[in-house]
Amino acid sequence: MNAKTSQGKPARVRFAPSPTGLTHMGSARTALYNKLLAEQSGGAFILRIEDTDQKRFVAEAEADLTSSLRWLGLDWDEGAGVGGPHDPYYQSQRMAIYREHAEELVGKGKAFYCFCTPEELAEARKAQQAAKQQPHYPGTCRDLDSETAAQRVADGETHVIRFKSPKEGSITVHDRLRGDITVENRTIDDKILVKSDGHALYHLAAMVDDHLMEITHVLRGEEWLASLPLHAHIYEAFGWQQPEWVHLSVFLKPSGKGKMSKRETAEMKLTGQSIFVNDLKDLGYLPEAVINWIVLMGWSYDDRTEFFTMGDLVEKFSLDKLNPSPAAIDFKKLDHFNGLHIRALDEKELSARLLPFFEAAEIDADPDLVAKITPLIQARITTLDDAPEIAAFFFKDTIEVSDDDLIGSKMTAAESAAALQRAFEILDVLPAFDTASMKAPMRAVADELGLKAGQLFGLLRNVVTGQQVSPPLFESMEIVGKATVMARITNAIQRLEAIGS
RNA sequence: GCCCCCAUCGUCUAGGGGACUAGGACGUGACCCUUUCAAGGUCAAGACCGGGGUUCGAAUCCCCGUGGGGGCACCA
Repeated sequence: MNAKTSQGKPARVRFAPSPTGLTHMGSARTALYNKLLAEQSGGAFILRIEDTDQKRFVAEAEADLTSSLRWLGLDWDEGAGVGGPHDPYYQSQRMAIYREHAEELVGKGKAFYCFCTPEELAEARKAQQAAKQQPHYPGTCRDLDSETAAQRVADGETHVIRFKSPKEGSITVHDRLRGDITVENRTIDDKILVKSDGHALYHLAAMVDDHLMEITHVLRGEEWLASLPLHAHIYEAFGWQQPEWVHLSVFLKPSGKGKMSKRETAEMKLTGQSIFVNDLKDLGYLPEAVINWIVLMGWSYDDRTEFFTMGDLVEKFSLDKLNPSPAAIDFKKLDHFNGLHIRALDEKELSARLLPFFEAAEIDADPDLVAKITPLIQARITTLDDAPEIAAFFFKDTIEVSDDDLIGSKMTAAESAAALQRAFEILDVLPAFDTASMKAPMRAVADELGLKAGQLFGLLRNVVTGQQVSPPLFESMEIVGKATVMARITNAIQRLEAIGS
């Protein structure tokens, strides 16, 4: 009864979001697992847009979705925007198909026309709740004479089509992650298949499309688990073979207490964190890191390997290693993976990815200069967005140094001025203004003045970069260039002398 | 209220009867390296929700409890 798609056979899988909001990491993970399954089996990854609810439609949602997916590298083989053998891939354009299938069920006695009004149903629901019963369809039209019902429909009476769910016995469905799940049929409601506006509901549309599109594995969120028995009944009513069902665990908020709420999602942005894919991109996270992060929430490879590229995952991903328990979001771990992947990038690539972030920080960054500083900051940034801050002084004509920073650690103003003076003299006569030429002579200066290297270098760092934290001093000075470095030192000496007098 | 799912360090997880003095990672602390900050290296603290079974033996299997999560729309 359960569709047993053997490993190795090409998997046709789909990611089927509804365009009602921005794409978040939960959706991204579902899409990722689908993509991996398709990719590793030589199958197809399909993007289907479930836009049957025009009331909840959000115009920007689809563009946000496709840009998120593409940025993550989760391109689809068939579906919205790219077409394919089962066009169209927008459910709003498949109304006739659903209607036809719903009628087929009515004809088989597996579904029925229902003329109850929303008001009547609301009232019934209220009464049921008052009686502490599970809200359910009262069954008013379930056993209407089929010919008269058909006549009322033909006469244009407003109606919906409901699934005639079996009331006796039980059903056992198999989930790849959770095993067999058995429920009593009486707990399954007569769900609406086609609304009075003619649009199908998820329960019908998704089942029909998954069958027609020859989907082999349905990977979806755990929130669908409760309706799995209903879906299995619908498959059976049509006489179709079920796909392999895989219900993925949900993501919990960082505290581990419940799902992210709308309000919490908004508050999170204030702290520089977000669950939305495009926000993560703007925050300076690498798609490689985001992928690595989310793939491990609910899946693992072994007891030690955690660094994965998309290529690794296509090779190593397996449904067997999925974990059914909910996972709390940990942004610290995202930072960790981002650092790992930043360091794994080659310099040219990193440099290119850094450019937009300098631009966003309103720094007019010359690509050649960025290329030069990239190796200096590669191990020092955790997000791309950190770069403009740590490297700002490379791009400024003037830097700001406070009076306090003009004076070296455990030194007086006069000592600081003298140290800078001596450093200036040595630097000025160097055969080449580069790291290799500077290092030894500058250490000698420190010795000569009875200073620790850290004291002298720290002072120079303040004076030359305007920062207490910076990339390595001499490498930085080499890039800033002799003229600017010497000017900054001279300026500092002058200010120190003014302070002293 | 009813139905379903889940349960190992703070967090993500390995573990599928003996290899467990329960492994890895993030985070935390210490140390090393070191011109700052990172990165890197070493070490440390830190968990099997509770109770019953089954078994020679249980983190692993079963039951109950508890806790957490999801669902019960003419939303998806």
